[in-house]
Amino acid sequence: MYRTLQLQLQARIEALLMERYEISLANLAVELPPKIEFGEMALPVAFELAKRLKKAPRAIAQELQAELAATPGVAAVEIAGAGYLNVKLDRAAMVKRMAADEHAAVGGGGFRLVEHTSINPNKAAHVGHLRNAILGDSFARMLKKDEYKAGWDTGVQNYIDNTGVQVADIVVAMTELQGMSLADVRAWMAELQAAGKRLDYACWDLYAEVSQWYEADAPRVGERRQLRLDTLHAIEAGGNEKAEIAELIATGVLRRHLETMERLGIEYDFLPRESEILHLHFWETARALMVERGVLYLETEGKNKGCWVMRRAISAAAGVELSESGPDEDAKIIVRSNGTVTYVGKDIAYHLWKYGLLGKDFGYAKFREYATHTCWISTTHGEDPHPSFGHADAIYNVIDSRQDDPQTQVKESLRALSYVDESDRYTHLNYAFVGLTARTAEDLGYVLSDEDKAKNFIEVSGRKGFGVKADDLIDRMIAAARKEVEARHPELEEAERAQIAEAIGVGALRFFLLRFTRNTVIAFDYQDALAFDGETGPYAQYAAVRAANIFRKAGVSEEAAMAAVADLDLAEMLVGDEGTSVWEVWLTASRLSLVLEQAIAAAEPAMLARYAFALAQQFNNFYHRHHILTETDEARKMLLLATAAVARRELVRVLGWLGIVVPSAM
RNA sequence: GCGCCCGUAGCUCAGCUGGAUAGAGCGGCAGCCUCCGAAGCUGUAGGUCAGAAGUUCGAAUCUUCUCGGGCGCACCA
Repeated sequence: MYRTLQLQLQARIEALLMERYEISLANLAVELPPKIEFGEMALPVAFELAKRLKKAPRAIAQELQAELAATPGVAAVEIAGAGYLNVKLDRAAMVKRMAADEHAAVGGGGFRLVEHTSINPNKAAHVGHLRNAILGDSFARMLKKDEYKAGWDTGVQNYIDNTGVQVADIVVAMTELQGMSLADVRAWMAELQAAGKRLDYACWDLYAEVSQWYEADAPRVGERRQLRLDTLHAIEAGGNEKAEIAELIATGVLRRHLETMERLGIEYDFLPRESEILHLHFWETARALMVERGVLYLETEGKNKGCWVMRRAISAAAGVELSESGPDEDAKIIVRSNGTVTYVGKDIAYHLWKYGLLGKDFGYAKFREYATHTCWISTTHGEDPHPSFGHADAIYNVIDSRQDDPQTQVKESLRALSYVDESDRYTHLNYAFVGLTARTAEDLGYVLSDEDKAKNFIEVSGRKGFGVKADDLIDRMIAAARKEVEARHPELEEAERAQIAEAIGVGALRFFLLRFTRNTVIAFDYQDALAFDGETGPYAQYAAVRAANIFRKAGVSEEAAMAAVADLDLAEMLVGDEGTSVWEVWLTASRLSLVLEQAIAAAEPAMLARYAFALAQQFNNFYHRHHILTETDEARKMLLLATAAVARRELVRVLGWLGIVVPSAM
């Protein structure tokens, strides 16, 4: 609702400036004043105009004041400080519109493809992977259609590198360290399953073991590295025993990853795999296109002689002829002199597919059934009918910021191929990695050097088998929540207690990883994550639960309270200290769609987490100050009830976008 | 060496496209459960926004430099 009025005010000012001064400004700021006494919206526009009009800001503000005051929904406009235009809204009118759930529309046309998780299917997921998946899942929820917004048609995919070196490492561990055949691997996996053991956990240890083994015997290091490469190539080629072992392990671990993520409410629509990118020859098609458009060329001299390299946008833009400038030594190698394609090359092909520019598609097979939809996986020859995901208008890749450079190269390649719009709508939703605090690292039994202790965080390492496994973390979060629930609600049924504990544990975890902005390195600490007080998920959940408790006892539904507001004479009840403290809840609640818009534009779910906390805090203040159930003035009681209802409604919505469920009790 | 990111209260972090007296949580101290559940609320102490110069009516925010920290720079994936 705030955004609706903001847009109206902006349009009004724009028209006014054009009419009076024939000026149009690039951006008209309409901000939230630092204090409620200054009103609900502040315009510093007079400062902007002072120089151009050669007038004092205050004088300009005075000229605009009266006309702005005539805007619908505005109660008064005051001039403050050196020339601020402070807008006071018609509180009663706004409350009535909000009670009717009027709000700005969020959404648009086109298909948006969000890619996240993308964990190598060779070991258990850890906290770093959780940050990725939770960021991506929350962002997809922000985009998708739901009861609040039309949103965008959105697909969620999880890229599976099932033919990479990390999977090769596990195959080496199986065949060399364990001396297993394909049949042995099958038997081993069945054994694990029967014993209720997690395959991804077993692989976690094996991966650490084989990583050490490569380097353990100095004279044989070269030989073992070669073995690793040969295994990789066998897997890429397919149609042999090692490739079958890889397929078995990768698929098994992938299933485990999906189970882990489902515990956090994270689901996928499609799982494109590298094996299909290879076998369906995506790269060959992309290569032909790149050569045809002059983006890829054979280097004939210099250090990259014999390689196919990518013509860089800078030299292309400057119109530099290749022959004149000599070899571009910094050009990115796409095809090595031995004819094999690099990772970036494959990624370019894959991204052409995402935009429907490759002229090819995957085969599709059903892989997993969720409660509301099917998750598909890529195959060479798929089932019919099937959906297709390679027709995006905008894409979001949730990938660690250590991959900023390769991501930029893929983006640049699209630009060089003159897919400029596609390149512009390519968002690398990057984020800094997750380390561990020294305290948590030591709790996990890791021995720290003095150098480590001096650092702010300790980096996790899959190769060393060092890190916090996702399932362990989720288990501990839920167990901690359960302990609290048991103490507070011994009267509840076991099933309900379990459900509440799960909502709280997951809510705390998701909030913990979302409250940091993306480029902040997180030093993960068990003690901090398990805190359920202050700026946490449970704090926000608790506010919503408290609001619900009021309605249970009041004998009035939230809907009825909202509907009743339409007939009340509110103006008197929303002024003064008491009235303003009620109004501030509505004001904060009114900013929901504005904050959502900003969070989408910045691709920053943390903005919503901050907002959820602020709204919960606002509600808790209100809850403490106004005792609703004992209020004797019926009209006022109804307004207070509606206030609790609006806070709860928007809290449930914003938490929903963060993938956090409000439990039945706390 | 080159490129990107960061430096804000004791600690962990916010601070929207420059705007009013720089905020929050945790921790500290002092209070609040005969009153809708205290996973809560109130009050209080605590900052040279790393440093310097510049642009601007106005800078934590933009520019340059210095200092300190992180990450990335393979014919690996």
